[in-house]
Amino acid sequence: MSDVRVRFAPSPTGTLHVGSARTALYNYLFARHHGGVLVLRIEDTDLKRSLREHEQSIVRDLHWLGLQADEGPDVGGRYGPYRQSERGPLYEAGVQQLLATHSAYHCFCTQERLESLKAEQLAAGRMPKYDRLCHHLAPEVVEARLEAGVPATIRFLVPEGDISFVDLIHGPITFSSDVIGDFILKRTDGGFAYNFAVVVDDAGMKITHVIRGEDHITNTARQLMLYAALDEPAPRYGHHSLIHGPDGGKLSKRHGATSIGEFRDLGYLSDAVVNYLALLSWHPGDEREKLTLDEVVEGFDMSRASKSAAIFDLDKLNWLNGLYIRALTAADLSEIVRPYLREQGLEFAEGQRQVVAAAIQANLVVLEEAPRYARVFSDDLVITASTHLAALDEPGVRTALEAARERLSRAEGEYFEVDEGRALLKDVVDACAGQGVKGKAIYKPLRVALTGLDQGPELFYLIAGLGRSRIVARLDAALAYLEERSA
RNA sequence: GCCCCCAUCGUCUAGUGGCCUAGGACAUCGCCCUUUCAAGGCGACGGCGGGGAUUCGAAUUCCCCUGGGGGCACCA
Repeated sequence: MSDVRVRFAPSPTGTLHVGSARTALYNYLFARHHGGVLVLRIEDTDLKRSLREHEQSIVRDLHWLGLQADEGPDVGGRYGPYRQSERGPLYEAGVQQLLATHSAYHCFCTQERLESLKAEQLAAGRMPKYDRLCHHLAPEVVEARLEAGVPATIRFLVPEGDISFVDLIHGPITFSSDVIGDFILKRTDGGFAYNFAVVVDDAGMKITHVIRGEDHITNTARQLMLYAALDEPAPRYGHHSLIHGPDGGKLSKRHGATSIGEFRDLGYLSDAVVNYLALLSWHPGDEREKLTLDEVVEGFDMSRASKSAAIFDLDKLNWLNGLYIRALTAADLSEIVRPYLREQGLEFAEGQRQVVAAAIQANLVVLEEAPRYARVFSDDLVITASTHLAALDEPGVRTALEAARERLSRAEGEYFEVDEGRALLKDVVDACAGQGVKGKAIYKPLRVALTGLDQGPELFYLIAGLGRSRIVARLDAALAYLEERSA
């Protein structure tokens, strides 16, 4: 095992979003590809918005995707605790260290002053930046105010000079430090700021590579300064592009499903979702499109990750999902699809299930659509004397239906294998041919008689999966209808 | 406003100075298969944002412009 250690650090303020899922995936891929370790860290420094149930749903979604971490609050590890809310003493020690080395100072400025300062600077066309008023306070003054209980924050004293690093995806990036104001390390409420907590955690957890979204790119400068001030070795950074909605803007709810849980509920397969997410701004170097997680791990290389933002393309995800659904065996599909059918009140018999699954397999884009296609096989189906029944008004139809009834009613058993269905259909067609009836007097009328619809599964699936008694009943009903018409 | 990142078909992308008449996939359209719908097969449509510079030669290198995105918090 190499010494590569990466982390996925979601904040539990909501469910797992596709964007975060991709960050998790990239970390997972990087870790596995290099034989390293993936740690899951919960960034719940914002107690007000962080919920334990969100943490649990994130962990569950990660598992569903197959992206298990090697260390984390759910599995433990040597570098815990893995929740920021439980790491307070570590942050406090860090702050004390920075205070002792004069890399940090207390600040007593009120929110009001900070806000007006910011407004002033913005109006003057400058970048908002703290003016270091409190940095110039005499030590006795600071001591006295602290003693008196004046609310204080602790700020980092941003050092002079440019700060640059080589991003794993973007290459060299440089920031001028005078564009960065003295940021807060510890809030008046005693909580620690994200940029600081992250550094203490990444250093403490021996993270070697930080792989995250591009929205963190400017944070990197701050974090690098902190590593230097803390005298800790800095990790390497890789910032992947963000996912946008079809309109080019930030991906949001108005673009449809955006959380992993929603995709799962709609009936996307985890393999398809992972495959799609991997392909979004990454490619294997050849022309493969359908890849297993292991194959992606094998070929994964940060330098092949695209620098530009990718638009979430539901059409392509749908295509991939269909591909994965079609790759399933009928037995597996029939089980996977069961809850979706049951939800719509569709329950199929033992011998029926697999035929039904096989019959609808090619139609499915998403599992949620299963009931719509499977309904013809159930008693839910109501055949009315609609326009479709007009298809029965063809010469020879009566003969065909009678032949079908005759042949099918004496078949052995209730449900049949697909191949038996095929053979049965052939028998019927042959029988019809024997009586001079063929072609359009058979296929469509038979379909309409059996389903009341002019489209649906292949006839042999219908014969195999409908059930002999249902077939006979529906045929009888159609025959009765014909009787009525001719009377 | 300031800082940072990005820029090839509608979308995801290949492309690292001549193999490019810019390749693949999704979507779209057409044909084939199929006595239905799909699936599948074949094909078509469709792109290097603009301007300079370097070079014998630029999608590929450099500069400017434009456009898009991100950041500038006592959020993460």
